[in-house]
Amino acid sequence: MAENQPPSPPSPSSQSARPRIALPPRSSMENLFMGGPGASPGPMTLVSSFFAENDPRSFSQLLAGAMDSPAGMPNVRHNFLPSQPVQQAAVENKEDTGGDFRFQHRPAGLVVWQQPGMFTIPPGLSPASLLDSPGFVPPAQGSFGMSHQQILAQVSSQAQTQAQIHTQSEYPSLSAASTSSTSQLQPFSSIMSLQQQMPPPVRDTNIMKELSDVSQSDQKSQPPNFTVDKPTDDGYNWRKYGQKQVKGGEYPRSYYKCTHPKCQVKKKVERSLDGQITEIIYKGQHDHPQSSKRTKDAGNSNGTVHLQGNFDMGSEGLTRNLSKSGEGLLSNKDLESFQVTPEHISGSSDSEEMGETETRVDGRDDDEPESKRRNTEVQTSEQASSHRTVTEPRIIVQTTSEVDLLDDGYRWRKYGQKVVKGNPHPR
DNA sequence: AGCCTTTGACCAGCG
DNA sequence: TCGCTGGTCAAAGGC
Repeated sequence: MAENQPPSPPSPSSQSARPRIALPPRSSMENLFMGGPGASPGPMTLVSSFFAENDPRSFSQLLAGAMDSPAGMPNVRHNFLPSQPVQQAAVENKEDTGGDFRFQHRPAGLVVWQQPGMFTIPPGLSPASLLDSPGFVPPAQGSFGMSHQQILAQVSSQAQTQAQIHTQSEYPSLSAASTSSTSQLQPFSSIMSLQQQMPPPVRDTNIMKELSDVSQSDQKSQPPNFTVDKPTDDGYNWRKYGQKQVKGGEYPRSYYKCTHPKCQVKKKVERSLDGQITEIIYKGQHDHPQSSKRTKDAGNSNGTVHLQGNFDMGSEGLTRNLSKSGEGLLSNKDLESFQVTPEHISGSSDSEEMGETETRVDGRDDDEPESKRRNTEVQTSEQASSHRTVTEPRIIVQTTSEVDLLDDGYRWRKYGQKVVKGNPHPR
């Protein structure tokens, strides 16, 4: 509860506002597939890097740019912010893809939770499956499918009415910041805000259409926030088997198991008292297709759009989650100001020792087992908060090895490394 | 009736 | 060995 989370920033909890993604270890085969050492970070990392290092503008601004582009909206066949400097990394990829850095459409199963405070890519994500997915077009075909930027742009497109209102209007400084470290947090802020405001996602194969439809109609009528009863609707059915108040955690942690027979996938969900999901941690890998049975709130009754994909992370399974770790109770504004940055792309490899892998997006380093993390949460929080504001959550894509291998289903080429001041891990 | 949630108790790992 | 903590179990109740 709040008993151990002093509200005054910078506090340890302030760091918790920074979401992170810790990717699970990759199997040897996957390493081979992905090219092993030298492989570059995953999409989140890359996207984040785009904004953080190559573009001084806020993510909202970038999103606005995407919106302004005739091809940038629901239509998936366009480059995200093609004319902007943040595309440098994309250009890098172009070298490999032979041209357009884009998706034909989103990979099946790629999920961007539209639930409050959550941005999740579900477990079961793997390079191979993603590459095989219809949404991915091999470089040889001259296309790279829909880029992450595009996904973000699409998400943002539906979020424009809300994200702009909540993120930019209420927190104009956030989008205005461009040179400070906080500006690096900006890129995902709109998305996060959006997601936090969004109802449960709806899986579909025509996300673009939904994005378009929603962005054009339903979006404006969407309530800024809502409470969800289900932790997620990621296409799987979950049964809650426990709940506990974790020490140091602001919110109770719920434990879910996949209800599919023989499926051992579990997830932990932390939810604020107002129903906002603040953290989700997946464990394991679904060895079954997503259930056709949809949860009650799975529908897009609210016009919510989500991106969903099915990734197979391989032998170790994958968990990905993005959430806002809150400090104290998260208000709507807190969620709206939720920002994500590419910082802290670390090469910690502790998770490689784990039989299960976790991925999370929250404000903590997550490359350590739970037991270890207990001892380091406060420390890392303090470290992070020392150079970051409270309302600057980030997406941290952490690889499980020193070579920045990310099981995000994409192939990345590392084009640089740098030690960032205040960050113990090279970027 | 079946499934899910709740919740206290129990178990295991760690320092 | 003990206490702390996170994770899990399982009975009870609800939907």
